[in-house]
Amino acid sequence: MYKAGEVVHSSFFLADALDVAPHLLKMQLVRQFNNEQIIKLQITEVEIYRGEEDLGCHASKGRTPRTEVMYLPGGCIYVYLIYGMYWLLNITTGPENHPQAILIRGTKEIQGPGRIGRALELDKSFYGEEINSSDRLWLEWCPLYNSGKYQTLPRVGIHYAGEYWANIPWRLKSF
DNA sequence: AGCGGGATTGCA
DNA sequence: GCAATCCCGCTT
Repeated sequence: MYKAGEVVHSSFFLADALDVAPHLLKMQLVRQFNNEQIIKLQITEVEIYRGEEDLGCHASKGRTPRTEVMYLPGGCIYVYLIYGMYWLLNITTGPENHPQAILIRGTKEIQGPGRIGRALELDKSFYGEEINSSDRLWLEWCPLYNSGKYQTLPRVGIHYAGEYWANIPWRLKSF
């Protein structure tokens, strides 16, 4: 399997979001800036957005310029601007034409998806970039960081999606 | 509990 | 074209 610090292979993200998400809780998000400075964030909280039937998922609107990347084979960076201010970071998963993404909601160092995007200095140019071949944002396996245990909770901020999809426990939080 | 802020979408 | 909405964070 993987060793600590090892970069995650692209085929890893072709699996279903429900299977991939728990493993993201054992990974570090690594950002290398233009000035060669590197920061590493330990992922602690993620949310699953899965399929057109998921009314909380942007892909519930179907294939649009914004959701296009979720229809490609998994392993791409999906960023979008929310409330005119925050770039939220998602990693796409699943095979082609199965639109899914996993939102990075929290890290040990920085909590909140908006703050994470700000710390990583994300912008539109990251849209569609492959997480396994990027030279400025990637994931590293970090299996020894936590116990692998996590709690499941409803996702945040999707009250509009109806009771079922708003309550489905697709937020994973490590402890 | 209210607002900033701008892209995205749907409807005309 | 326009108006409504939005996977948030910060301030009151």
